[in-house]
Amino acid sequence: MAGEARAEGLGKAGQLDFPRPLTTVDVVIFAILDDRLGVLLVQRPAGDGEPFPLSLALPGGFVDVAKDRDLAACAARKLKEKTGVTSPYLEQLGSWGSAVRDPRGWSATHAYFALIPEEAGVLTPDARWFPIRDGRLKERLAFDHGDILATAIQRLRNKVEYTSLPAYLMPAEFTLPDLQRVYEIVLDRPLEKSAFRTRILSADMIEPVAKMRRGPNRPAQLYRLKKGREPVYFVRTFNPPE
Amino acid sequence: MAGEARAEGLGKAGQLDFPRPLTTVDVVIFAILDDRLGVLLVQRPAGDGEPFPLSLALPGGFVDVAKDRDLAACAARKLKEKTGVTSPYLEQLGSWGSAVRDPRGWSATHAYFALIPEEAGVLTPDARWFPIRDGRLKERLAFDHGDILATAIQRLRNKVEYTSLPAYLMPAEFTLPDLQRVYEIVLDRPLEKSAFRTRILSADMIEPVAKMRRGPNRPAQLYRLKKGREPVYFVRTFNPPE
DNA sequence: CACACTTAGTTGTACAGTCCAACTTATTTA
DNA sequence: TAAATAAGTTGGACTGTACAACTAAGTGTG
Repeated sequence: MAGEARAEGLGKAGQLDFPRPLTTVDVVIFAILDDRLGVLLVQRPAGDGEPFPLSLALPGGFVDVAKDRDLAACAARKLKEKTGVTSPYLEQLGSWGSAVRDPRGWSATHAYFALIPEEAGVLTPDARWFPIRDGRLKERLAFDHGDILATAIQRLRNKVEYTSLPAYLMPAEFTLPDLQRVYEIVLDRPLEKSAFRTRILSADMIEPVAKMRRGPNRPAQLYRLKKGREPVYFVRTFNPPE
Repeated sequence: MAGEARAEGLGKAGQLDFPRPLTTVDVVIFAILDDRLGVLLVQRPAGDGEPFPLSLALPGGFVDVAKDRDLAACAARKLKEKTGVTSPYLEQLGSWGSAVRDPRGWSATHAYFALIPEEAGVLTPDARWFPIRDGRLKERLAFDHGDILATAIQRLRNKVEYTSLPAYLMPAEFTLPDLQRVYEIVLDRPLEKSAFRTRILSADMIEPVAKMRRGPNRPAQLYRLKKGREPVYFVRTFNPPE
């Protein structure tokens, strides 16, 4: 059943004449939707010989040795194809490779995770957002994509404790309570308002714009991300649950 | 020059009939030697068609689809082949893949990093320890192994700020000043004795053995790692350099 | 055999940043 | 004008590091 790949070899040395694993890239794309953390999933094709036909899966696919200069470019290409987003937060998550994860043979995938603002999404028709509840996705995924997603959620939660990553989930302009809400959504626990504000404001990562968000009560200052900012690392975590 | 690999295809679908990248695994193996952080390197073979003949490189090589169940097993196998160590701290570092990193063609490597106690090393003759000075290796490495090593050093330093990783570099029994010294070697800066002791002792990661290390002055309590301990994450970093 | 020397280990004050709770402020709506 | 609500501030308690001085337990030397 499994397709085997053999190199043509190198003449005298001939050391490349052995089976090669399949090489893919998958992308875990997060955004905040409807006051929830969401992940973008696609449906697998139904063609003959396709593994996991019609199952849900992470967007991804084979590395195209003609098109992709490197792995990050491949991940960026797949992100752009599905969402139209070109300059998000894109970080390598890890790689998963084994003899059994793909019925077509030994395969290894390089997983990335991306954070984009909800608004940025101009999705292709095959892609849909799915909510993460209680730190988990309800749906089952193709391949080992469930493991990959679980790792991505864990990494995101972990980093949110001590970095400014949620800033990349925000629209262009946002208030401090907005940002705190996003932290709370990802961590799934409430945070202290005053400690949160002190931490964020002293990190020099956002700047106020000359506008307020108006609502049915006291207006809130609008901020935007400072340009070209790397993620900020804080020297403490928020106080962990216990 | 580059070898190309094509799958045999899958009959009707035929979707696997395209070139596959080479797949390798490399391992960055750290230990403390002679009061310095050291990394284990091997010399590339000199055969015909071999890239970077006789250059220094990280231990690693092609995934063997017959022998290796998964990537971690492949990394553990390579670690064992070079050092004889079987149960070290082994963590995935990331993956590097591009069209140009290997002259034999599009290739992707899955990099791991390992921490082992100095004493554990029963090395194969082709492997040697090299010191890391000022956070860098003096020697040039084959492929993009210099980048991979730099990333590994950075990751190690970063994690040492807030985890118990250096414990895996220690021999079976060690004193608290020994452990502090290893932290200081990796971070390349002095740490506060009392804060260090408080942190480590309250982390419940080590336990005293009924022995003292005797020397030319006051004896020091010997400790060992508690069994089956995962690395510990502290809620604060040590105070950063500036 | 006292005493200097060295390293192990402790103690106490200062300080930084979070936790917690109460407070003030700015706006809408009844 | 008062109630309601969310934004934003203030202050004391608590936790853990920074810094520095201290005590403890050995060896080596005159």
